[in-house]
Amino acid sequence: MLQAHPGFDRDERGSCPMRDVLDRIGDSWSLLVVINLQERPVRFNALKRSIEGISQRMLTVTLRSLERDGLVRRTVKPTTPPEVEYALTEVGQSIAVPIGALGLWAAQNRDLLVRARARFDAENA
Amino acid sequence: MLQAHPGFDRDERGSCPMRDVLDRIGDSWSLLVVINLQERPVRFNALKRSIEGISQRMLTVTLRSLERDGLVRRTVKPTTPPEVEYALTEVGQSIAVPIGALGLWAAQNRDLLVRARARFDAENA
DNA sequence: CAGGATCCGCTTAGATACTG
DNA sequence: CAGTATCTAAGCGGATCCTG
Repeated sequence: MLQAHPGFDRDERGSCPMRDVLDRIGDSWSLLVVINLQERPVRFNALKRSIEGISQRMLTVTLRSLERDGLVRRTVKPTTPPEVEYALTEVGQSIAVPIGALGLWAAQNRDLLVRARARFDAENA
Repeated sequence: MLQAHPGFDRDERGSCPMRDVLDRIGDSWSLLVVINLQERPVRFNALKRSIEGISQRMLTVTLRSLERDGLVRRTVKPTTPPEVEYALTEVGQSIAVPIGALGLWAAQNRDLLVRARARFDAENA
């Protein structure tokens, strides 16, 4: 079990890496932000437009959190008006890979989930 | 972009599959539950013991949600005391793969995140 | 343009007590 | 053993207003 799931069991320091990482990027928006930065650096408002439903506040908070963890780099060009660009760091790029796999799964299996949910709700009416 | 990230852009029905799936399995506990069921079926209290920090209530809620989406199957043996076993369905097994990749990433990069965070906090003191 | 600050409602989730 | 039910504190996040 330990070798099979290195990310999920408690380690020698008594905490679980998966739990740890989930607490950081497991929120509603971090994954979507990472994906939207994967191809190229993006500016604040462009990012906001590309992530449907995110508020200004949550985008700011999420970006700050990702920057804090070293997944995103923030670059300010001191022009007027200011131009702020967000880009993935190397570590950020590396997590984009497993996240992409999850996204692919989501695209392929969403209909299955929707149908399963409808059936469950019908049976427990 | 559409071909590159099939799970993240809005589809023809106007919603984003990734957003959709995140709303289901993107909470704090679902991923950990899926992982703990990957190897074999597990009973309720055994599951509770293996997931550090989860409350009885949250385990119940999470399992019900996963069952609703067809990722987990619940089997009751009508003995006394009752014996309830939870197992991944085939779909559940399939999502365990990308989740496992994410867990592996977590194990390999946690220290990096911890250090990056410490540095960030030091710089913004 | 890219945010910071504040206010506040609503959900989330922990604690506790009870049950077949 | 495997839950259900209820209560409640905390915090997450939206809306709004303001700034360099």
